[in-house]
Amino acid sequence: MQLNDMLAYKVAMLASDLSGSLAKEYEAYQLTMPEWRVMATLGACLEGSQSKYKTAKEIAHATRLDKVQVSRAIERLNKNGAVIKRLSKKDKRFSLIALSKEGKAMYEQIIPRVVEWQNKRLENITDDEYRVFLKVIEALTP
Amino acid sequence: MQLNDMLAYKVAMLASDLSGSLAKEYEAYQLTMPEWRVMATLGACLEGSQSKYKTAKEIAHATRLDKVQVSRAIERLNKNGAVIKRLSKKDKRFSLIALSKEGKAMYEQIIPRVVEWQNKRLENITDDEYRVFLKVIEALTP
DNA sequence: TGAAATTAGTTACAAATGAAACTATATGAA
DNA sequence: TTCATATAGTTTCATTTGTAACTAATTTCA
Repeated sequence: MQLNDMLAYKVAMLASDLSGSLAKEYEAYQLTMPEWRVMATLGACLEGSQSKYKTAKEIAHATRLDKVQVSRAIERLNKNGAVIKRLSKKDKRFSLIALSKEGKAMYEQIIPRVVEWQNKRLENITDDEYRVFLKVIEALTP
Repeated sequence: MQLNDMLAYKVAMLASDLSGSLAKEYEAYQLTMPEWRVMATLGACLEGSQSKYKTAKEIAHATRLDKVQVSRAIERLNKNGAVIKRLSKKDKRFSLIALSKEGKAMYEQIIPRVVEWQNKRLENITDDEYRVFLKVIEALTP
């Protein structure tokens, strides 16, 4: 059995390649991966009817980053003005985070680049193949 | 667009889950992931007709680890007696690495566990689906 | 109540990582 | 031959990362 035949290795290689390649799209905005994921989470929730505020805990859950990484990402984004942060009045342990005006503008510049990047990556793959791919990912994730 | 819809994110999640889960199989042998990959590479080459020795450079290429990581993994494996290492006589810059008797025994204990782990992971996936999955991975990797 | 346990988020510290400098060897052109 | 360049692998050092300890706020239940 070669390393190349191993599922975990194959997927790790793909993940590292995709991450690295996608990173180029948001690194242009001086964002690290955790920072981008936080922004993506905050940006996505602007679209629905839900509150634009999320707690660090909710962000950690959505991004699957641990709370330390989220805390650091928020700290930097806040320092750079991309997000705003205030304490919840109901429970002062929680801080409520949202994209600032500037953060939202940045998010709206990045999202089309990400979509385009993704479409380009998928251009040689048929819809059926992609559907099966997603289904297998689903099945492999417990 | 939710983070969950993003290809790179999905694959990164899957990779991290698979790696973590597989790691349990070789961590029982006090191996780190780079160490396991080095051993897997050395073990696989025992089966063919090729030399059982590989240079650090070849190992780095096969595992996609960088040379520093490979150097450190080899150092530890060597210290623990799992691999042997000698200088190439033709070119003393190269060191030739192979599994020791003990290393080979360890490799042969781990491989069936890895195979079983992988089969279990794939048990809800049909051969056809898996074929498509691998094809898509192939197509996504440049 | 009020002391013990829980929770959100931050800080501090230690381990892992990776880029760049370094050592030793080999190659190649002048 | 000799000096510049290239290569394999190691070491150094600064950054990143994650774990565990911590602070502040809240909840629980005796």
